[in-house]
Amino acid sequence: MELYIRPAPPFDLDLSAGIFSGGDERFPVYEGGTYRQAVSLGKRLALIKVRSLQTVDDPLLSVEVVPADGAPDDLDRILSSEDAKAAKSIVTRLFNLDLDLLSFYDAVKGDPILAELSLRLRGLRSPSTATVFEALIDSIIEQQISLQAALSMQKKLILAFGMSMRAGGVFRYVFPGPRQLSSATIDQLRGCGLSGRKAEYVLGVSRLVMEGLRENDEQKIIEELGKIRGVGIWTAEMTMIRGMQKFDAMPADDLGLRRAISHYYYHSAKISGDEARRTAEGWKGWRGLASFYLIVAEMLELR
DNA sequence: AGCCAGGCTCTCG
DNA sequence: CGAGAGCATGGC
Repeated sequence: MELYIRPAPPFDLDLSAGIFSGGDERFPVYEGGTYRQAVSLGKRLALIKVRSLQTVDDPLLSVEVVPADGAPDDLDRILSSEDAKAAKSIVTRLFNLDLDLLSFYDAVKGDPILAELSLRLRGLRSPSTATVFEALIDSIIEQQISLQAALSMQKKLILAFGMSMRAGGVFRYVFPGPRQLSSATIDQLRGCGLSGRKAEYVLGVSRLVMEGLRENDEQKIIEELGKIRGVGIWTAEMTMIRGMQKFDAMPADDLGLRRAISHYYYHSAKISGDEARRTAEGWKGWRGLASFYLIVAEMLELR
């Protein structure tokens, strides 16, 4: 089944999916202009393949929805219109296709550095996780340690607890939900490389009901998330920007972000979280997305 | 080898 | 209260 989505322009798939390149097919991957990820459509798992058909300023996406290999009978291979709807909404969420980037560019046009970077990175959107829960778990795992170390643990966690489907001859995994992780043991989680402490956090979070967080304002969410054991300001902000479409949420104390801000605004002199916050005052409304632009720009070694 | 890396909690003084 | 220890893996 093939669907089409018209993102709010501009949208650059190559730029936005670039961080998923070079990969292991069992996890979300971007390769040769196609983004692939196994997702849950509610009732069933499917592989989605996303590619760009037109241009950055007149974007059109093709979304191919592929059922599992060797489904027991033909009925299982037929995708319903509900499946199509679910796939569309998931892809829209994964790449934030509804986001009005032009408003962002307009908001930061007075900042010479971001104005320049918005031209260079035109069409870049920050990716979102499939669920808020995934953003929360990922962020907890990423606390304190290097991204490389965190990634290795996240992969082990997905392989140990996520559901999988075989498509194109490869078993592809979906990030585990709260139900799957809440029945894990501390030792199993430690087996994925988590510290005993983080294993407890993950179990605790999984046992909480996540409903109701989404509709609150950002300050409220920080307060609610902050009550969860193992979730501080940094983790709450990371969860909001990656999982809740809160594009003003900015993890100002984050080391990588402070490096990026210091590179572009302070000639690479080390800065504190509060200095990062002050620098970001002019980006109000879009501080998280602006931060993402700076981090990507630094990764791509722009300027 | 040893230290640091996109934090957080718990324990002391 | 503020400061300090401890935690896990991967990279340098």
